[in-house]
Amino acid sequence: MFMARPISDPLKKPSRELLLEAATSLIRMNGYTSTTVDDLCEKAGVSKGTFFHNFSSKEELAVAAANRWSKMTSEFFRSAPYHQKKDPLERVLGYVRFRKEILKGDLADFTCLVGTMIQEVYSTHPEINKACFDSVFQHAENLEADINEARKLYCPKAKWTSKSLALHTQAVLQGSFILAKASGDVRTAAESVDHLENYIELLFKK
Amino acid sequence: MFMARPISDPLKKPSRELLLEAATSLIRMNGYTSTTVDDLCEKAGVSKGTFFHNFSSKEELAVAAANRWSKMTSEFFRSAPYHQKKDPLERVLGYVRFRKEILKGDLADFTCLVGTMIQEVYSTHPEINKACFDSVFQHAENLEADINEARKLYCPKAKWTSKSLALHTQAVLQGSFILAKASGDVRTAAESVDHLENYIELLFKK
DNA sequence: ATTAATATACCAACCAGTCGGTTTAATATC
DNA sequence: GATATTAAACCGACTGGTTGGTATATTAAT
Repeated sequence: MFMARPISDPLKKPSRELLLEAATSLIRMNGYTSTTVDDLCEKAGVSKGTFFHNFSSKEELAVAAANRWSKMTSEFFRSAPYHQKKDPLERVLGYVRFRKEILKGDLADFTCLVGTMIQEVYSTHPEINKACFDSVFQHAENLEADINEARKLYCPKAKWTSKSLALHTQAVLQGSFILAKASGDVRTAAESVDHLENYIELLFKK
Repeated sequence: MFMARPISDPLKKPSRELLLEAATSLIRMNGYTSTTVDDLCEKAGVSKGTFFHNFSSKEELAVAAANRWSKMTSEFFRSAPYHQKKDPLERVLGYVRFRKEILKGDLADFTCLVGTMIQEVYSTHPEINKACFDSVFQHAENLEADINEARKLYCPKAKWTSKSLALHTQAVLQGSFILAKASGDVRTAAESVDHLENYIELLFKK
């Protein structure tokens, strides 16, 4: 006997969500190209028919996963404790310290989905690249707002721009992930973020 | 008529070298997984038989390409003008400024081969990952020596270690490449390296 | 003559995507 | 309240093309 659809269970997540979760996990571990549609289906516990019912192509899934990543991370950082601070400089430093704190456990648990994908797709999959670009640069813009407030407050005559510093933090984080992957050691990443924190403190030192 | 091998030409590079050059170029552009053996053969102007005569597998080629990358880059930076300076701090700052200067032209011309590969292979191809790790961390060790001299000379009591700062520079560079790929804009990378230069100047300021 | 380098044809496994059909659930009809 | 209709979700076998790698033959160099 054959059951095309499991018995209705309100607790069970929809297949689309299961596939996006599988994509996030597998792509963070193995990259976009070497993650196959079959891998994704198996991880999500879903058939290939379901995959292509929800996404017209593997590329479209990657775009959807990147967009979901944007939503989840912006929600995650917006609700983080440091984000409540009154002093904008405390929010900026709180962000950096928070990013350091969450460097724990398995590599695929703190690594960036979109940063991982960019390397593979920037020249071959413009749609995926666009979604990844949006994710990183919008995240940086959120940070830029806090940096700009702090800059106006503490060092309005500084030579550097808030935007360039916000992007610099992202570069440090993305780069530290690469070093962590290469060495298999989280501490490598944490020490780089320490330098970033130190830099920002020096920039705002009176 | 059929020529299995072209007439000997002392000017022509050996096939092995042609394949390694092709690998460097193609992997920097499209990543390891989506670069196929056929692509490599076509780019190198060589047949598949030649490929597997020179390398036992695609993986072995990647390892060889990473090792070749180590040699070429260490040679490149050792012979760069900044490396002649007497003052170790000038060598360190010269390195950073030099890295900024060479951020020109096409992305695949200044991007890092091993940094690109790490993201894809760290969990699936330990041998490639090891070669990439060696490349990045040995390069950092060269820089670490200069940083350490400068540190002894100008700020022996500093809290940070020479090693962590050397690795931080690599993180910034790797991360800036990701931002450049995402945005398609070299300036994004250059501005991040500017911040790195500024940081090092602040660290060594009396 | 032996060996190193090269070429082409070929293979089995794999991959993204298709297809025909089943099941469930909601709505319309009686 | 029972039944017919419809749409959405789902399944897994299949397909055409691709991929890493092999087999075998040919030529160049020593």
